[in-house]
Amino acid sequence: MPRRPRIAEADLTDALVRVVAGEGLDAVSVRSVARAAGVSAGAVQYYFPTKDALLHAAYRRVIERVVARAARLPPLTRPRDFVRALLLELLPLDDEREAELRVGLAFSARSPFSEPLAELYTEGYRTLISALEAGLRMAVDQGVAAPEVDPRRDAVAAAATADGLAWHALCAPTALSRDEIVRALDAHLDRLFPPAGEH
Amino acid sequence: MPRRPRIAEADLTDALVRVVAGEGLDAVSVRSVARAAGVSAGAVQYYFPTKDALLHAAYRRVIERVVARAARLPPLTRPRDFVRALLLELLPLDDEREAELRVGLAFSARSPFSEPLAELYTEGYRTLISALEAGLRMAVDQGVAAPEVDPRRDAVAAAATADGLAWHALCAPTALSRDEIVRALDAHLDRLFPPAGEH
DNA sequence: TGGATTACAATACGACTGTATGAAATCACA
DNA sequence: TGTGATTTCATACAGTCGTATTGTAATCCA
Repeated sequence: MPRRPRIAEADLTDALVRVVAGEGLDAVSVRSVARAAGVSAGAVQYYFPTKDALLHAAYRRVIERVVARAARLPPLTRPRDFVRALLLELLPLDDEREAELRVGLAFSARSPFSEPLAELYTEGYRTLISALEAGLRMAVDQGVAAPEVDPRRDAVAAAATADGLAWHALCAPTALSRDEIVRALDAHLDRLFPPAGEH
Repeated sequence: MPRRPRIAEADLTDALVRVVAGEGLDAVSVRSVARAAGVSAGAVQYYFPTKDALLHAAYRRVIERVVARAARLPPLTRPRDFVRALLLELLPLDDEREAELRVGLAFSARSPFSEPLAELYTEGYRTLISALEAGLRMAVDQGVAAPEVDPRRDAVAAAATADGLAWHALCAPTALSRDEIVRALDAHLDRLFPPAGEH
């Protein structure tokens, strides 16, 4: 067959992500990924010698995609808008991000039992917290933040709120609508960035 | 062997939970659970005809244990103390709850792909939200809550914050200490229940 | 005391798993 | 137009999976 490859590694990691989004991480096997990519199982082995290598590459790619989308956000203008845009990216507000979050949740649930997965997760987490912290620090400097805001601590809390809302909306969709999670997030933001006059 | 059973169903579900806590949900097989329970695989089949039945029973048991521990909390005195105690139960502040949370996270990550698991999760979620909402409503009635508190909406947000902190601490333990998640949670509580005088 | 029943254990079976191996196919280049 | 390197496929293998079936020991009821 061609000396120039017909398939790229990204085709395989993307196929894995599709399998996870559709049927869960348990449905991932070398053969199911190969089928989703439209190639043979041997081709998958050629690019990824072990299943773990494929798994880690796919997880890395998911994280990269999220980071890339965050980097594509409009420039940091008003701190509140920036922080809000960042956090909204974490919520399953459309079907595409819902699928992506299912993948992220599946991987992260496996992280506590896999050192490599845990490292990938931690790196992504640190990136998120840093961005939020920068936004909050800028808000404090501009005097538009609530008086008792601590950028680091409140970045941790805000990230947890958004991710927690996403988690709950994903796992209990009949108990929590998309509108509700946005309202809950905005309530949190209103306390970090007092809307009217405050204290 | 004895007509009086040597093992109970709970022995098997508990064994499954131990396997999940130690090696993850993927490590769960009829045989691994049997080994953890110290019985034969046949015995497991005798009590649970399918693996799914065993899985669901174990998940149910995990939820029951959490609900039972919440019900054992000291009576609802000051709303803030009640809500705080409820939310602290969700955090991995000791090794026992950390293990339990790993189990809960593993199950919930599978919920979006399994209707029965999703129903169990949703039921537990509704219970939690109801309890938090009651606490917040009482705070509003007593006038100890921040002025803009909406019990339902803020119950959703507070539950998300606590669960999100737990999630992050579990998956990125090197980036987030136990002290930090408590501080972040308390910051959130301070905004729901203003400590000094407010507005 | 003797079946009938309960509570397991042991085994068997087909499907699927990850991975190793070797052959086949295709391109770049001489 | 071969030739050799690279890419892909096909197959094989040992192991594990869930589950069905069968066997057996202990107990209760009569």
